[in-house]
Amino acid sequence: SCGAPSPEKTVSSVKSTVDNLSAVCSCKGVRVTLDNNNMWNEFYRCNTEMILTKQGRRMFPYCRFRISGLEHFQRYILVMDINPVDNVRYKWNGQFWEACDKAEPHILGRVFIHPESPSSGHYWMQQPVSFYKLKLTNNPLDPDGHIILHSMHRYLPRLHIVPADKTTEVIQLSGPEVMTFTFPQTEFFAVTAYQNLRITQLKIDYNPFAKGFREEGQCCRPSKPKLESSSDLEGSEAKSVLSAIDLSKSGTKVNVDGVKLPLKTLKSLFHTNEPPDELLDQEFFNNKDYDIGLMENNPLFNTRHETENKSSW
DNA sequence: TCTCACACCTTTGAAGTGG
DNA sequence: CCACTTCAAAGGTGTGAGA
Repeated sequence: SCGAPSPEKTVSSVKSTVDNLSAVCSCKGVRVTLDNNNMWNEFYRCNTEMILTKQGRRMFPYCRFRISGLEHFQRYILVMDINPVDNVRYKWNGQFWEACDKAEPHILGRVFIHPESPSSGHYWMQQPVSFYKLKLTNNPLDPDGHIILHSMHRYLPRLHIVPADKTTEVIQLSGPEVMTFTFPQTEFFAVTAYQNLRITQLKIDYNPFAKGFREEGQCCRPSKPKLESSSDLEGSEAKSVLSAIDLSKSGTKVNVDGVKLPLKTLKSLFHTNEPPDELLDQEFFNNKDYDIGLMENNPLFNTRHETENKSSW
């Protein structure tokens, strides 16, 4: 799998603006592409921050992958977890991040299982896979199964692809059959309030839920450079037609660094009252590469948002 | 550094409408 | 029935004051 970036004691507030980090990570013949790579890179250059709240906060940007190289009829479980990048606690000095202390111990055992899991390789490969429902919390006693992180620490998300229909009841994410993928540009600082104003502005610019804070109209803010790829847009969703798979029959457990959790329990923790059909991203439909065929194939395609958002995104 | 109420926004899905 | 529209509720945002 791809390597993590080397930890630095101080983190420049502005990284190189020349090149994007690679959108591709391969493992055992399986190729995973970070679909919204341009947006991740734009945030990464300013040192991405993700808000932690007691009740759980979504990530923005969130992780969205395109996968190829899976066996079509093999079933897989897709799992995300978030690991510390280093053993350091940071502080924001008004200009950049700097190391200030030893890290709090990482809280193990919390992962996010993609709600479509398990599904066939064919299924995972036919459209981008989004993890926008993953939530982060700073509540060590969080009852909702969200991923628990420490504020002012630095983290890197990981994607694990786990072959599913083995007879074994316990899956070890460090096991030999598990494929793990990381993308350095998805690294972030966990915070309870934004530190860097540039990050706040990027969130406001790109997250549709923060539209209320944008300065629209004639004057005001200088127009920012727009992301070149429409596939980087994210936030809105449309329904797709997917088959429901009853996870509760599998009885599979997930072993996260020694903590074994029944898959059934995790599923109910993370996705209570979720319909089996998953939601895909708006920009997925906006992307011309996907428009061909997808609209024909998907009777639930909803054009309402497309026209509405194209201008402002 | 963290939490909370808040205004503002998007998303969702039920109800309504017309063919 | 189906496709489409309308509308209100639910829920995702950053803010800013206060702890």
